[in-house]
Amino acid sequence: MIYRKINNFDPEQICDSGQCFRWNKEGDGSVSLIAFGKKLIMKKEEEGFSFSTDDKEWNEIWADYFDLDTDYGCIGDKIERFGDSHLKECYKAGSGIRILKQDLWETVVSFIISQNNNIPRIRGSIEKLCSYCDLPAEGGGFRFPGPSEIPLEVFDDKTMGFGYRAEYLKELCEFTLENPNWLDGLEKMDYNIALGALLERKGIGKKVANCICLFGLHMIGAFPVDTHVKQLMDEYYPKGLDLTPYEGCGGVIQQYLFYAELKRKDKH
DNA sequence: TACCAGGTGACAG
DNA sequence: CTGTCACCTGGT
Repeated sequence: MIYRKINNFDPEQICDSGQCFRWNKEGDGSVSLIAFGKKLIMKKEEEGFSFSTDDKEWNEIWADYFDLDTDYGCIGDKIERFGDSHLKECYKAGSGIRILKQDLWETVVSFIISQNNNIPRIRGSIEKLCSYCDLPAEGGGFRFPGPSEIPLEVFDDKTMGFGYRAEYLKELCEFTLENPNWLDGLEKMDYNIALGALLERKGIGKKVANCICLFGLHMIGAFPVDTHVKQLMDEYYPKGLDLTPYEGCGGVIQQYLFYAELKRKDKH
């Protein structure tokens, strides 16, 4: 167990921010997650948080995963200086959100499943896939299977709840096995090139591609527009939102807007 | 029962 | 190039 004090970090907010599907709020107030083959449990303490790991693993995996090199307070300052009142409110509500550096393969698969789908079902499908593949994660639960670790017949299994996305996933697995370097290749591309390469895959459209850029490739300028974001943009920014002050980190702004909108709808 | 959910591909026009 | 529509499936 280690303890850390981190600015702009709130596990519950990240859990609800829509970027990850394998984080869970536990009954005792802790938040658990499985990533990179390991389970991590986080709990709020008097000062900062406790993490079920050690210094070595923290430095090797989690510090990067939580994007600790990025100063989100700096983005908050820009919002204070240049933002409108609504954006300031959103930042106030979700200032603990960080853009995780998630595994690319897991991100691609997860967001293909997410299309035209609801959150409980998305999470259920992903957990069923992990449990079907039966690869234990360190610390409990199942780790996310790599492309070569998924038996293709899982996509014929109706109990997974993939629906029509199953054929997209199957094609994606086959393509990735035939082109083992394509994911690594994406990491080296500029945003527009990566976006284009993603759009060539069946089942990846503009929204999912942008989610993959933002959450899997850490291109934090990407600004995915889903139904919620479209709705809130129409409502609060009918003339458009100028992202110029936040050049290169529009995705962070998207997260603040999205999260605040989600919380606002929760209250109704 | 019908409709929706963090979209997309196929196809008109 | 922009607009429309069916689509797996579990939940209300």
